[in-house]
Amino acid sequence: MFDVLLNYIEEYSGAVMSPMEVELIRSSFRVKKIRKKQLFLRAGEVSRYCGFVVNGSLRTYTVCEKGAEHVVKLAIENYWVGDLGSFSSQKPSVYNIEARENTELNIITRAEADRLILASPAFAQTLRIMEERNAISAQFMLKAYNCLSAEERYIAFEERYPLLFRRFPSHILASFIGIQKETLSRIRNSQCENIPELK
Amino acid sequence: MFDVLLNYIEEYSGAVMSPMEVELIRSSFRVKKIRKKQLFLRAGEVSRYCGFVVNGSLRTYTVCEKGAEHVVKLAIENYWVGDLGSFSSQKPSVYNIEARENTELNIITRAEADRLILASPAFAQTLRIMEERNAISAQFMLKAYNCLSAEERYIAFEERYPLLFRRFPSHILASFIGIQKETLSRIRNSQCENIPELK
DNA sequence: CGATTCTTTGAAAACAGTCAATCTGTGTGG
DNA sequence: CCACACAGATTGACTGTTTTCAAAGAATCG
Repeated sequence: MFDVLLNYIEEYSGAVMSPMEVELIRSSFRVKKIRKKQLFLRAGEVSRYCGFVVNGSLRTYTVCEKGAEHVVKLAIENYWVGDLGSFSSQKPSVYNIEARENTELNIITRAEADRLILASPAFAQTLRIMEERNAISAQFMLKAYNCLSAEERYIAFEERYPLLFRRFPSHILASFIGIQKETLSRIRNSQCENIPELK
Repeated sequence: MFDVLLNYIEEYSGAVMSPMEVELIRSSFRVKKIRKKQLFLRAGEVSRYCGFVVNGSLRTYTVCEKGAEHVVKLAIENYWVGDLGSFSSQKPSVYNIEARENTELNIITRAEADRLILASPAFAQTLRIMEERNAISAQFMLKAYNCLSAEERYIAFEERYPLLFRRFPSHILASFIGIQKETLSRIRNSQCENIPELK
């Protein structure tokens, strides 16, 4: 049930956990299954849970005033989902998080997480790494949006998130990259032109 | 010397500090003065110090491959400067931080900050708020870059950062907003057209 | 099989970027 | 005090990338 999560925490914290610590973590999480197309978090609600993806996939997106959806995060196995901002401040989130496939999560509430941070150094360390990664990811996206053209951005994102590129349909990826699905399609086709064997 | 900083910490932590805590903070920081155009942090170096702006102003920017500069943060009085990512990981930063005016800072090293976090709840709380704000700020910029046109972005940034708009020249603001200085100029002029009295 | 989801293509339009020239104001040094 | 340099702001004309709209084709699922 929680083996994937426990492995993940051991690996990322770089610590070997005592049986007690393992049990503590195990008892702090619950299993939650979400069907394809269902929401794990709805904009306007507080992000009560933070979730670790055991299997499946999800997208985090906002809806602009104009009604367009904008994907800000994609998640597959071994990713965390939840709006950390809303999770820690307990204010309403602006994000929707939707399952793209039937998904299994290990979830934890804010209160349980607070307790676990104090009790488990490995979990605390894992959270820190996760926050740092979020910050780095935001940096990457900001720079990409500002400095790169649509095509350069496509290449940069593909290089950075190869697993996601194999997993999500192109209109989702397009929104994540910040371009139109039509533009993405054209970029992909024009890329073949650069590979002689495929001509 | 450190009164502005101490006021700031009291206000943001919402705590009244004991004379001992005050003294602890006071002794952890040093005063640093930077002349206009000098760098507080150079890309490639580790962000050894985190600084609180007592007076003056600075810009944090990266240089893209193409050589263009991209401003990611502007700071005036009561802002913090330093690359938090580099500061906490002690890895080289990708940012340059340049003083736009002669500037006075209260600076602290990583080691001193770590010690102070443990010793001063008020300081620890202030840091947490600061990190949360950084995350919110990154969210705002990402959404603005993705959902808004140049003009809408201009308006959104102006509304969010009125003080910065009064303080920095327009080519710096343009880079911060993610548009060209010429475009900014045109937007500003076209705005007058919407105000009958100025016609 | 029908329905939904996803992808591709073409043509036209718009937005913003680029380049180049000019104008303004400010401050510095002779 | 003037002349000069420098940083900043504005304008016009042009260019090109990307978006938008519309339509149709391909793939997948129940």
